[in-house]
Amino acid sequence: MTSDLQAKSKRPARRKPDNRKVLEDGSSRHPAVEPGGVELGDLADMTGYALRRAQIALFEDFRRTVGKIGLRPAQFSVMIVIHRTPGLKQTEVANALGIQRTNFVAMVNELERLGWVERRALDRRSHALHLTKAGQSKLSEALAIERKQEALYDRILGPGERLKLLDMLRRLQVGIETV
Amino acid sequence: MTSDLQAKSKRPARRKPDNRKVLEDGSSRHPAVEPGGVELGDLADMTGYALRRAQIALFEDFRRTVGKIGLRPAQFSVMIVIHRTPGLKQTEVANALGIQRTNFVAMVNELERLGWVERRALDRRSHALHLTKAGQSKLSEALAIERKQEALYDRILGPGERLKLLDMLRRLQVGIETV
DNA sequence: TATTGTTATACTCTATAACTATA
DNA sequence: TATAGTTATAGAGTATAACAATA
Repeated sequence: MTSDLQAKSKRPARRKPDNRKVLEDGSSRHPAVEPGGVELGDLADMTGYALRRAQIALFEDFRRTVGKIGLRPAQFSVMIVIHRTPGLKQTEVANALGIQRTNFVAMVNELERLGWVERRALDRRSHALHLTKAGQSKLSEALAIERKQEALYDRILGPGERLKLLDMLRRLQVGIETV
Repeated sequence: MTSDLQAKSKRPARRKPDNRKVLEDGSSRHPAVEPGGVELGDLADMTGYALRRAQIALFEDFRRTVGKIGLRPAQFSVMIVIHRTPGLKQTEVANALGIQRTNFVAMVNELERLGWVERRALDRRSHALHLTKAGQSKLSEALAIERKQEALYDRILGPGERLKLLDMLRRLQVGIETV
C-alpha cells in the first residue's frame, strides 16, 4: 500500500483488477474499499481518515437516537457540563468544550428559548448557567438513550475494547495537542 | 460517574471541590477535566465525544503540517483516490469518500484551477478524473509529510497500538452503519 | 427512463474583529 | 486594564431540490 508516486507508474490504463486479499486469519484487515468498489488507496491506513469516518458514523447515530428528542450533539455536551457543575460562567463552559465564547452566545440563547437552561446574573457582566427542571428531565432522557448506544458500541467492539478505544483516543488527542 | 439526574441532588451551591482520583496503577484513566479545571462529567466516558475531540486534534495537526503546502483534508483524500484509480468519474470518487456529488463539483473546479486535477471527457456527459504532473508531485509531497505524522501517532500510542486503533475505528464505523 | 453533472440555496459550524459594560 | 458577554460577518462543510444534456 505504499505509493510509488514519482515512479511514473506504467500502470494499466484504467481501473485495475480487484486484487484484494482475504487474509487467512480472519482478522478484520480492512477491505480498503468503499461500497461502489472504489479503492481508497493510502487513505485506508491513515489515522485521521479512519477517525473522521468513524466520527461521522457516530454523530449520525446520535442524531438518529438522541436526536429524536430534539437534542444536537453540542447542546447535549453543554447540558452535561452544566449539570455536572451548576453555576459555571458561559466562558468556562465554552472553554471546557472547545467552543468559542462568541459562538456560544447563540447556543445559550437557544437553550434558554427551549426552556432547558437559564442564565442567572452573577454580577452585572457575567452569567451563571443552570439547568431548568425541564432541562434536567430532557438531559435525563437523553442520557438514557445515549447509554443504550454505548451498549451497542460495546457489543460491536467486543468485551473491554470500547474502554481501550477511549483510552487510545484520549492519549492520541492529548499527545498531539501537547507536541 | 453515573448521573443521579432526577434525584434532585442536594448539591452544594456551586463548584464542588476537586475530588479527582489519581489511580495507583498509573494507567491513563482520563482526568475528565479540561484545561480550565472544569469537569466533563458523563461526557468523559462517551465514545462519540472522545472521537470528536480526537478527530479535531488530528485535523488541526493535518492543517499545521500537510496544510502548509496548501492542501485541505478533503482535497488530499480526493487526490489519493484519483491517484489510486485514475479515470474514475466524479460521482464515483465522491461516493467513495462520502461526499455528495453536488458538493463535489466546486471541489473539482478548485482542484482543476490549482492545476492538480483534470477532467477528461469520457462521453459527452461524464468526466474521467486524472492527476496532472503537478498534482502528482503535490500529492507526493503531502504523502511524505503525512507519513511523518503517522509515525508521530505511532510514538504517542506505543508499538502496534495505532493499527489496533484503526481496526477498532473501522469495526465501529461499519458496525454502526450496518445496524 | 436513468444517469451525470450542474446550479441555486440554505443551514450548521467555526473563526475573527470589534464593540459594550462592567470588574 | 482585563474580563464577560455580545454583535456582525465570513468561510467551510453539508444537505435538498431542480434542471439540462446525454446514455
